[in-house]
Amino acid sequence: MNLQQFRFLREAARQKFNITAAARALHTSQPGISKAIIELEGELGVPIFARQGKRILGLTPPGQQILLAAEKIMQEVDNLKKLARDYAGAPSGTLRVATTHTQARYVLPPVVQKFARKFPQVRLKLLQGNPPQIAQMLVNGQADVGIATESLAETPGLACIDIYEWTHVAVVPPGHALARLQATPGRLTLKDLARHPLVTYEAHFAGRTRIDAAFAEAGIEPSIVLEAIDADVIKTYVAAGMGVGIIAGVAADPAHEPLIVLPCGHLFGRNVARLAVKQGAYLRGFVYSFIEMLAPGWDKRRIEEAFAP
Amino acid sequence: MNLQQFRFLREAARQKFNITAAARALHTSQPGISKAIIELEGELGVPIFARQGKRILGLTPPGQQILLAAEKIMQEVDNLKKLARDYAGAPSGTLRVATTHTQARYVLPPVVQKFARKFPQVRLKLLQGNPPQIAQMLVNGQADVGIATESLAETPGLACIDIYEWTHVAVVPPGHALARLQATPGRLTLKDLARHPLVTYEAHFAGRTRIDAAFAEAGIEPSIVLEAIDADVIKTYVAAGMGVGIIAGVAADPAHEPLIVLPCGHLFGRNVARLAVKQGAYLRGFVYSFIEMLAPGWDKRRIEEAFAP
DNA sequence: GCCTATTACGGAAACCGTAAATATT
DNA sequence: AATATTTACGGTTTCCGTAATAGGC
Repeated sequence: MNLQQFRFLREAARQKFNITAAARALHTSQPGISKAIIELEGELGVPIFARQGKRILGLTPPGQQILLAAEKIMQEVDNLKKLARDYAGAPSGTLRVATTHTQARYVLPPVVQKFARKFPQVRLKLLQGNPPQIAQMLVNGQADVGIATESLAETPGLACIDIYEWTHVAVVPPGHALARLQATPGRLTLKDLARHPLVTYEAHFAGRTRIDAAFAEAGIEPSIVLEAIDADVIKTYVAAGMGVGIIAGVAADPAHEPLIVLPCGHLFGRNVARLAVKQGAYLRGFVYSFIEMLAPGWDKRRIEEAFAP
Repeated sequence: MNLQQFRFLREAARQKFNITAAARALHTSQPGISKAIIELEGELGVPIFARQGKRILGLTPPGQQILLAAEKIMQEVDNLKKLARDYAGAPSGTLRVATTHTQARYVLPPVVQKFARKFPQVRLKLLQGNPPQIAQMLVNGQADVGIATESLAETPGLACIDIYEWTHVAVVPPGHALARLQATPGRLTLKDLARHPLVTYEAHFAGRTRIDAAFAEAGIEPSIVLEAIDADVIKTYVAAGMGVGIIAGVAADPAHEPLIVLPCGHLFGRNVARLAVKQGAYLRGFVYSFIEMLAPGWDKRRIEEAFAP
């Protein structure tokens, strides 16, 4: 029994029991993985993979439990490596932040700049994806922290803290019919919006859930003419006159925006942007620092408490 | 990095960083352990042992964390082995029960008999010790379940369930001055007892704590002339006229006892015998069966809930 | 001087990659 | 026929035990 076998087993499971794919992912040979797992089965005396001849269908019941144990072990090994690097020398390394466009474009820049100044030897990687992908990256250990409004709190195996609240805004070009509400945005209604073609986020993104829910509850079916991942694209099309945009408030600065910005908090409610890490993961010192910079008021002690199971 | 290194590290820590002792315990060579740990340090890039020349003093700060991770990993490996054996074939194996004399002599016999009938292929080992030793055996993985009244609930890293309540009794030879209270045992007082030399358990055993506490609270200092680990010894000396015995109620059956038995629940309160396992340990099927036999009313589901963190 | 940890060394075993064979769709 | 898994094989590396050396107390 050795760690290599656990690593192989974990990867094989992640690759849906395709050993060839696992070999590619781990930069090793396919027979090596096959043999290692067969040896593990031999040593334990139980089959792990349910096979039909040479086809692997999935896990046997004991195989499921063994995989679970293997994942725990590998997580501890990962933690061990990280903490060793933490103590080994200068805080060099890589901070991998999985996040959405909204955060990366409008929220993170000042934080990232500050972080880069404080930890010049830490490489920063921004991994963009939609919230479910972000959650998956955390679970798989491909990212250290994830930031998004959706998915994170609902994904088992992750630990979250709330960072900030935000609300949606509608954006229209100057001269648009709704522009007259600029002085009294509180009077904007769902019906007003539904009278125009809408441009907003794709499913899963930045509170899109809330938008759909609000219209559904009011029994109104808006016509969404364009869906995009990011507010920049949405604003571009709004400026081109394609319709009314609904975007996250953080993505629109009324002062510097050529478009008219109409707050919509009263229509779509409040959203909470959250930061998540994998439960049980060891966090290197600079990860705590990053979180502290992003969410003022959280220090290492409070963060640890929030992440404890 | 490999499991062997973790195994060696754990044992070295258990042996108070005496590598020679660890080698003996693991039936391997001392240079092997030394080298394995040095290699681990090299790979991680941090010292694990605080050394003064060639003397190992203890753990460095990162070493403490590494040891923690190593112990978690080894626990998972142990669990893996056990669950594999569980699925591998007939439920053969060994059930190691750490317990005190009181339990082994008066409580466990019927349970053990029943268990042996149901699982003829499981070898049973009764490991006797005092409660702190029992707790230690569980923590070290040298025993699967522990049963005792004291220590278990207070030891971190163990998970407990209550099995039964019991109270103390006083035993005196026929004709003793206190024998006249046999019809009205409720009138027995601490003062009555303190007027005679007492024979009871050693510290740490079977509710001795309670006995001392009760006398201390009443401001009475009893004269304890003899302390023993087990009720058999105590009863022997009581029969010989050395004094009044105070023992666990389960250890005295009034019907078959040559001695007079006087219940003392009103003097020393109630005690709870507990069963404990190591937190996070995998329990083989027959371990659950054993617990169910010992503590009727507990099924596998309830036990798992009680042991969950 | 005795005990303990580390270094040196050599044989055995394990590991891992290429190549071939075999099973599955 | 094409793809995927397992078996076969061989070179390299790692492992581990014995023997020797160095370092505390």
